[in-house]
Amino acid sequence: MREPEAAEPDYWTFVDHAVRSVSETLPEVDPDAMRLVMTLHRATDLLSYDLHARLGEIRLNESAQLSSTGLRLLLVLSASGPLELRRVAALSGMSRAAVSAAVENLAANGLVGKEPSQEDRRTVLLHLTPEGQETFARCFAAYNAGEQHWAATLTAEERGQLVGLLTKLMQTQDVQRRA
Amino acid sequence: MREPEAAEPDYWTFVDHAVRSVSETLPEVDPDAMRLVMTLHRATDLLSYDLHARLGEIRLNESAQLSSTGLRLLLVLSASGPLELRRVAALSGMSRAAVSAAVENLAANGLVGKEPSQEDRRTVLLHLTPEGQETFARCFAAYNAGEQHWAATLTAEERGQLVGLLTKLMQTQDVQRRA
DNA sequence: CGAACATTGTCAAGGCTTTGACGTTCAACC
DNA sequence: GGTTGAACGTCAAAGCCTTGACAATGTTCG
Repeated sequence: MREPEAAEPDYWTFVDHAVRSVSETLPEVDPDAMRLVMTLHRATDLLSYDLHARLGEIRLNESAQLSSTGLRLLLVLSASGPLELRRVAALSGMSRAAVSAAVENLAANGLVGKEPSQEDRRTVLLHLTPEGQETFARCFAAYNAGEQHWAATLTAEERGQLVGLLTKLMQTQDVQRRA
Repeated sequence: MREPEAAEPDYWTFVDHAVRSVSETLPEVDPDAMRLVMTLHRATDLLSYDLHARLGEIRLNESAQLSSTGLRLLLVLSASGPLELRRVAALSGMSRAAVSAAVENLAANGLVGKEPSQEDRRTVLLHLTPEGQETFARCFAAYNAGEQHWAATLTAEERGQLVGLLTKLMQTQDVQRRA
């Protein structure tokens, strides 16, 4: 994504500068809304980049690495038993095509199994193999260590507030997600 | 024309289910940290997807569309005058290669200009053309209308809190990363 | 029952990104 | 001054995701 010095002061300070500059030029722009969206984007970008980098050090086999989306799919399957591919896509927020491709990869490494459903012969049931379950446990624990590192900068109360505000922000919206 | 259907409930509800399920299975996982990161990801994903879709309806010419990153680069150049490509990359959070490719596109449409710097002949100075400035004003106003739609879900005080919490989350991390 | 329509998973095409390598240009230092 | 090292922008390769199309299967309803 960006160079190792992603935390360059400019990257974060730019939000203030941009909001000020744009709202001086364009009167119809709402500075508050702009700052909110921009801050949300930058925060998530930074966090994603860091956690992804930490995850990059986790190896599956000698040849394969567990990608960010791979871990997401494992999480979905671990949390909600065997599922049809369509459901996995909906829960993970990816398109069916993306899940299809990622599962191909995970199945080749023996982490997930695919079985044709007997009730509906169009669908495929995905489930975690014991090896997949074990791998998920190991990798997610490591991933969560990174999450804890970030979360530790806020107090428990602040974390609760942040989650609450984000949840409220989302709940009101009617968003048409991927097909 | 499709009637606005509520976001798939599963996508958002899954956070609760996953946090509960995982923390029951893996004792070393911190549920609070997991919920925080997961909520942040999902909120930003949803918001990005929606704003990107709204932006998709904005046309540059008959042939070209303004991409999400195109708008970001225009914003950087509009807010902070002419800049070297390297600086644009740092401010926008993209790699130099990505900026290079995107600028190629914008320059072909006459929105930004490239001029070799006279002080340092390795660098290229990027600047907005008058047409680029005009296009940015029009497109960003439309984009911000979407941002306002989202921001309106929260009160002014809540928006301030959210920005403050996100900023704190990041700032502390910056310090750690730089050390 | 049969016909029209919807849904599922997959494939192909295209877009966007990152990393690593390269030639060019500048900076530092003996 | 000349050599060594660094930085800039670009290119090629690879990865990941999306959309749109498709065959196969289910569903609805006249």
